[in-house]
Amino acid sequence: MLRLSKLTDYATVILSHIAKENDLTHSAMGVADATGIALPTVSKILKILVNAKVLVSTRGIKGGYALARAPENISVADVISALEGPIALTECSISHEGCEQASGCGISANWGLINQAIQHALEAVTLADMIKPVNVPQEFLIPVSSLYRPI
Amino acid sequence: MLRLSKLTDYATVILSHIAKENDLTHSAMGVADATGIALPTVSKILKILVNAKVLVSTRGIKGGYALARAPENISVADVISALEGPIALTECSISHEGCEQASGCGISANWGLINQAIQHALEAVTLADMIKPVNVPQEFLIPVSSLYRPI
DNA sequence: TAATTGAGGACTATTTTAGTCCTATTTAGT
DNA sequence: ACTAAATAGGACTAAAATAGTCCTCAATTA
Repeated sequence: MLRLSKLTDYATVILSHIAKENDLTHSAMGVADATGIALPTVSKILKILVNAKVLVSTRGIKGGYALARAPENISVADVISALEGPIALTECSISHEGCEQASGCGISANWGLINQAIQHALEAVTLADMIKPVNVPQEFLIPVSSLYRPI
Repeated sequence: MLRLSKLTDYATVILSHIAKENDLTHSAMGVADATGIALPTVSKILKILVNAKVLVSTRGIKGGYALARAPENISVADVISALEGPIALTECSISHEGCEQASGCGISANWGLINQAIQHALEAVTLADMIKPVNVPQEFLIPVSSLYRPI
């Protein structure tokens, strides 16, 4: 289904919640209450996001989490790669070991292009966008096919 | 990692192989030999692709598989949705049951837009493209962010 | 009618993912 | 100092999805 993991899905919900009150620091428990996601899971996700430098944390009795930068500068791609690693649809986009297709695999380069297209799409959408209401788009053009012009 | 399943990956390899010799019919065993993928697995994938109407099959002693239409008319999106179902990054893009986020989830609509962007990117690339050598793109613009204009 | 090939489904094993819990460490307040 | 509240980090378990195999039936051609 080409789907994200549940944790990534949760992460966007959690980050949206935090972004809406960007001036406060949010404790794991507070986030769990507000989102309805179980505390241990929330905690796990928050830690991952700190490691990925999407959030910053402060310890101690008045501690908590906050965005590491403005919502406009946190992309959906950032969130996805934090939770799931590099955005790569196929294994061979990452490493080629053991891949010896008989007919010389020109496919991998093509997957590279597709990956790029998706990566760019995900980088173009930020947390700031996610917490805004949506408009119906008037134009919706993705000129990927033009990349494949005859040589 | 936002990755496709191995079966989908295999499917593109298999289809590329068939597309390169589009005039012949290919037996499961022949495909297995040519691609190095185990026969039962190849067989499973071929059957799925027939059900999805990407391939057509003929039974009997001279039977085998062939593309259901020209390589130009089979998109990567077709292959992915055949193997993995509808292209939807998040659960709530498909159904909303049980999703009661406290703060009223405006996120789902945004995911819808992202899904569309990716869907279009994947529809723009065909099997014919995949078996062609790749060019380095000169332009690579995806105007997704323009969809999020202020209301 | 025998040989070859696909259809369909059941089943098992493996891997990945989700989720929980425990033990440090840090900080603020008293 | 001490205590309470909060994060850090990792280990562990359980559940679900995926991959892979196998068996029986149906169709076609020589």
